[in-house]
Amino acid sequence: MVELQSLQMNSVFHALGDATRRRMLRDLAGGERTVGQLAEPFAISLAAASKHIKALESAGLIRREVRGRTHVCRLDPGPLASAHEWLNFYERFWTNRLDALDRLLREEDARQSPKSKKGDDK
Amino acid sequence: MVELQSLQMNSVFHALGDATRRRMLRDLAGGERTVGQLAEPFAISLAAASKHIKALESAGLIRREVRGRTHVCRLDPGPLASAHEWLNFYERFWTNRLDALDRLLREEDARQSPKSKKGDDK
DNA sequence: CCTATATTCAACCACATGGTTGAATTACAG
DNA sequence: CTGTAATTCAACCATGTGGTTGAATATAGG
Repeated sequence: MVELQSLQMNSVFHALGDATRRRMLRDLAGGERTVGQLAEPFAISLAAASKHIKALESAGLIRREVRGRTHVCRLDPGPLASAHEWLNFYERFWTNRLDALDRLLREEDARQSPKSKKGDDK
Repeated sequence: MVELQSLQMNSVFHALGDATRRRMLRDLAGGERTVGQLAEPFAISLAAASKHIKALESAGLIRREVRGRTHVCRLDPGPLASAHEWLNFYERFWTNRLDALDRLLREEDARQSPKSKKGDDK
């Protein structure tokens, strides 16, 4: 199971926290798209779109292949699946209401930064 | 099925994009927690923790009950389940690689802001 | 070569975020 | 009442984010 560390979780969820980027992902679900194609639906500059794409890329949500002068992007399944797994944990909690999950929580804790003060991953 | 609008999606994913808040959610999965209890694991001020909790609250991820002078927080299943559903859509795409999902995508589009320029939901 | 196309880079700006501290609020306990 | 405990509020600060514009960097095509 692909588990993201705290840092990657941050960037993945941050990337998803913007409607423009979610829309880009949605378009990419239809197949490969160039930077220009991804930018087209929005009333923003290409430079701005480029930044969004970089955010998606550095979160690992998409990958880029430079073909000549165009950059072709496509979805990368890994990280989103991990975010999904993360949420899945909580969904299990909610649907089952099992307090025995408390142990699982502590395991997840041990896997990550041992003393998770704010700023440890900055 | 509980579907979030773009604005709520933003706040939910934004709330999840911070390790401190994710940790708070995790603690809340163990049961009710007061503000002070939620703040305890972190080396931040109570005021800072209070802001984080407000972020979780306004994203609808937790609810607060004021009992005397203490504020008791608990998880609210709804929004996270919706975020989960959202990711689930993409997971289906990745695992199945069905381009027929394109139609579903357009439906989701119709449900949201029709001309989704950046800034529509600011 | 020259020129147009696709994309990024760099500098800048307004505003949001996450943190601080100190004062204000509210409620419980003598 | 008064003091203390739990929490928020307000003002402030540094940094990050999302946007802009104009120049730079390829690359493709006459």
